[in-house]
Amino acid sequence: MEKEDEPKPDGARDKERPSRRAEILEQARTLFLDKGYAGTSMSALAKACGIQKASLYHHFPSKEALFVACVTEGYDVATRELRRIMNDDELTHEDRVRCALAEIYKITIDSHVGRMSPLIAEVSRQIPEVARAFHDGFIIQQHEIVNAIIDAGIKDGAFVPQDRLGMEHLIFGPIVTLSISRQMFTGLDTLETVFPVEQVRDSHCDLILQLLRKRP
Amino acid sequence: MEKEDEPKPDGARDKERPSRRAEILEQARTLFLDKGYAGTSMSALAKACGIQKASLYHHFPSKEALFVACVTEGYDVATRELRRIMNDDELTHEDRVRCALAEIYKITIDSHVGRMSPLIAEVSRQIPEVARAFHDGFIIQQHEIVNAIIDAGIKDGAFVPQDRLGMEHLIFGPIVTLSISRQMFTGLDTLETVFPVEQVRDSHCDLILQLLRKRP
DNA sequence: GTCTATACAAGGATAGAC
DNA sequence: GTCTATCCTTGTATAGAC
Repeated sequence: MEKEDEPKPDGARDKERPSRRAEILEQARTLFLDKGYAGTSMSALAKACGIQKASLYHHFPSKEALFVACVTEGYDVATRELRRIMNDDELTHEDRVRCALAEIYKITIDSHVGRMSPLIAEVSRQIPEVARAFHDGFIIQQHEIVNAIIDAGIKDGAFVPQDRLGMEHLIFGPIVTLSISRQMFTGLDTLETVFPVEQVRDSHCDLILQLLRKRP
Repeated sequence: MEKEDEPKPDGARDKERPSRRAEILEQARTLFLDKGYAGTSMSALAKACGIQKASLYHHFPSKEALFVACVTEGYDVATRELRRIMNDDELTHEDRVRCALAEIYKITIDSHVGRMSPLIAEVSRQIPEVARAFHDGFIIQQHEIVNAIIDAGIKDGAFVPQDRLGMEHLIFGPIVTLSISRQMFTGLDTLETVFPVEQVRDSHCDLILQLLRKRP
């Protein structure tokens, strides 16, 4: 159990060109998302990168280490915009909810990180550390930001308090499920009618705000 | 002594002895859910069944066919209770929603069929027919039943109409996500505090009914 | 850092005895 | 219907030349 990670790039200076390692990770993420962990071979990854299989082992000591790197890197970038929205004092509380939801839809459906749930489920027993990293580094971050946005609205009297746990699941549940459904049912002709992103998002947002708004 | 010439039940409707084939499917479902499709080998399955690998091929022509059988069989049983609730005229509309939600939580979190989403996502591109079967035979069935329950409530003036697509996602989203989260984060010590089934279910149900109930 | 070549295990699937 | 034995492919990973 020895860690053999490359030194992390602190700034712009690199003792090693980021190109190759970064490209391997990029291709790996795409393949893992498409074929699953066990379904992705190092040969297929090498071919996707245009190099030989053995060369992969110069950058990563094992397939498992490579996968861990895929899953644990890049969370900060994913939630950066969300943090900005949370602190944007020029937005009303309702608009902050709308913008945050739109951003979470974007992250969860479009980004590699957001689409990793089925992948994590596949390997969670085999490589428990990826579940922990995904949970602490990604899931919890998002939940905390959304909670902060709602708390601010309650504090200012714009929102009515609701059960916290239920609201979290009501907000994130439909988004995660939509993302996974779209992965499950890629290729079905009914995909865009049963799982259309914009339409679900807008309707979802309206219903959430119905619950948060003060009523006479 | 080992002759299994069972006295065939007259006029019975058993197309085939359930014993061996059924046991293989049962073990396969457990292994596929635990290790994924590519991560489950025919050798491991044979060992779990206590037979030799070659014997599996007497019952199923290939691993893929075996998997398809795992995914396509058993939907009727899963949604039977849900159908009963829909038609139970002794329940109020609110109670029908409560019972239906409780049943969907049970199906989605406890049953093999309900926990298959990550698995379907893994193989959907490789074996498209399983996605179709899962969608038509399971997902759509549940949605239609829930829609019927809500429609009945609207018709009787107990519920206020809400956007249909949004409500579907608001109802199923948190349940599916909870199921997958519990699969992803099995083993995390915070599992029961962040993803507790009963608590989420009750809170979820209350919020849904807030949206459906008529307000002054 | 990347290559060719290779070690060695495990994968899916088949043949044929019983 | 289950077994043993086997085929061939693919898997991860390593050795060593350049």
